[in-house]
Amino acid sequence: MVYYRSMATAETAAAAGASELDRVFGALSDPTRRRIVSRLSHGEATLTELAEPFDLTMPGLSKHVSVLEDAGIVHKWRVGRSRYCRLIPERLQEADEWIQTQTAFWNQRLDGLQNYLEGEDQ
Amino acid sequence: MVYYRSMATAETAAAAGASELDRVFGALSDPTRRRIVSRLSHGEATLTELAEPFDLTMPGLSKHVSVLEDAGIVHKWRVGRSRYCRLIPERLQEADEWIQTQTAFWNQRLDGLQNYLEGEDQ
DNA sequence: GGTTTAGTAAACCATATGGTATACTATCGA
DNA sequence: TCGATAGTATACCATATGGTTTACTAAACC
Repeated sequence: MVYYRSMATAETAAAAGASELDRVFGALSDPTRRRIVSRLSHGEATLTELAEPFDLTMPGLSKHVSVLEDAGIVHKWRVGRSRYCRLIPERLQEADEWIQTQTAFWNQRLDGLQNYLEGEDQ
Repeated sequence: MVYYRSMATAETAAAAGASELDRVFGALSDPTRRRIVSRLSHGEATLTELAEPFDLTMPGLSKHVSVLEDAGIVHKWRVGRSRYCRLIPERLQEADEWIQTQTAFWNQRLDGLQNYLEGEDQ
């Protein structure tokens, strides 16, 4: 089941120099943007709906959403004069996998160390 | 069907300064620091060992490691005139869990939508 | 003791970031 | 058509960031 395609934002963002993971982690490093992601994880929303819980001007909110869009975390489209947003989980999952890979290596190494200390490795 | 409610979750805890997740995600948003984490996921290293693959001055490398340290991702200690670093996986796993929570909510919602479309929900 | 090695501290620079205000475009409703 | 609504564009500001160079401290080696 395909929920979206094409991702025009990924191309424009790639031209800007920073890598995909740079932008994803960078986007998540701001608490306002994490709250936006949290909100969107529960369903689509317009920009004004997103702005509501924040003490932020519309241009400010709009810029945050653009950062999420450039990171490929959020897809935005137009309905009348409103802009709707929804989450794109794939990029988030790539970031997730990167972290898991690192911690897996580390834990594997610790397991090896423990085996060694227990003499099971010799 | 209600897709979300309120979301005053962990944000109240992050009242002052940069929160833990801010620093963890911010630390991972730089490619040099991700390479350092990758290196450390395979085992401890001194700062000079860490610096070796990079085209970076020592002060530059040292500052990157400090960022990882402030984020709680890396522990640093002294042996003679060397500084050793090792990974602290716990903070990384917290970041991991945050992402998983968001994508889980989203996928859950999509499952609900699919059930609805297949008529299993009525 | 003197020199090299490992790293930190401080000052500095260019650019990025998060925020604002103001002006603008486009759509909806009366 | 006219005004309100939804959002973008642009310009601007203060601070943060990634990087440098130049000192400096502390341990190791001869």
